[in-house]
Amino acid sequence: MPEGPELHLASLFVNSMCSGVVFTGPVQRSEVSKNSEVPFSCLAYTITATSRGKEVRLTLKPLKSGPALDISMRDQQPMDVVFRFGMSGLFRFTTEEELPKHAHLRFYTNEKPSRVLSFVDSRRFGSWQPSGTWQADRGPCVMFEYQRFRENVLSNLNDRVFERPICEVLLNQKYFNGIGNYLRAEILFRSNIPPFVKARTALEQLHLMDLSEEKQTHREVKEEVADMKMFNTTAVKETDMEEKLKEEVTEIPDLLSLCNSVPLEVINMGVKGYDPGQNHYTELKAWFQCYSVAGMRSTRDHNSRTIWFKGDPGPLAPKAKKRLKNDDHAGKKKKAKFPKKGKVKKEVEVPQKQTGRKCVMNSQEVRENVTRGRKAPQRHSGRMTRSNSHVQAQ
DNA sequence: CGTCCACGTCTAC
DNA sequence: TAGACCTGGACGG
Repeated sequence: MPEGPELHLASLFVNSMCSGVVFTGPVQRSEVSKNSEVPFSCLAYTITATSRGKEVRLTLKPLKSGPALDISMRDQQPMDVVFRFGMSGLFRFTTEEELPKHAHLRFYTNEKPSRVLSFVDSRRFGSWQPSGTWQADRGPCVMFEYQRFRENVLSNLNDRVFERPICEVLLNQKYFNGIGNYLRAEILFRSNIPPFVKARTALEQLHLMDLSEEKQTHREVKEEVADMKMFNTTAVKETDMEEKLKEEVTEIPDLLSLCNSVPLEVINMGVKGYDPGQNHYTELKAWFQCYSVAGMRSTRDHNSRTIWFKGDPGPLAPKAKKRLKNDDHAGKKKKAKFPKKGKVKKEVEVPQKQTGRKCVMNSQEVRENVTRGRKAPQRHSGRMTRSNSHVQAQ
């Protein structure tokens, strides 16, 4: 499950499980791993973690202690190891006996029967770098460096990458560090921006808004709704517009604030029982409003990744692609798949309309709130579960 | 059995 | 912009 929220939950998991725990000896790498050895060995050390976008950094810190028995364990300097999770990476903390399959990097405690913090990665697309730093060309974290993230996007709209469809740019980690395939779908769904609108078109109006220090007035909101209507014909009806005008302006999130608030929602979901490998994905699936949801539409983007959406694909949608090799991300046409039985069963439906989260614009206040807020209270209003009530994508 | 699909990068024509 | 890198779950015959 690794997008920004899962990486952050992984860091919370490590800090929670390893608090007060002493590790010892060398860091062990699996035989099969192609990643580097981690040249760290110490009689007694601690592990802490932090995250940024789609990376996690572990800090291994030697404890002051008596003379080491093994010379190789002396004079060990602290070391950071920076992880990317690929498609399947996660951390687990188990006994040595219960070491999971695919535990490719392992840190052993000094306990009687050792316990082991391990980086588990069945597909091995994940990577780590000893003495690592945050990858240089990844942008600020969408979750925890929100103002810098926003600035980085809005001050670089001249970059040619913003000529690509917004759904594709949302996966560009230079600007959207932390967003992945499920988040882009959920974010665009809530913004009501068609996935294949040119990114610059979807974003440059936010730039203008940021330039004006004035609070939003209802008049401005009205104009925004009108603008939206122009580039998303399916989105806004007169009644919706009326509702928009009645809404508190501060409840209308723009695309960039959604890039912050939507991942934070996922984090807040997971924080209670945060073993990232366990119930989290089940909970996530129940939370999806668009990604892989029955009745939503899906197609391949220009990089052959599946984009889920509702309604109009937008002007830059790819024309039918030829069949290619049978491999990940190799283009194939795919229709919306339906969830296996057992999943959608008894859900009774809550009509789609409250997804009148339609407005593309927002106010300064929203940003302030979202940025500062540790919680993401704006959701939870309606259904939290996946269901086929969304049917009608057509 | 087989085929398709997956929450992500990387790098080589 | 194709692959390449991988394992494993879901589903079809």
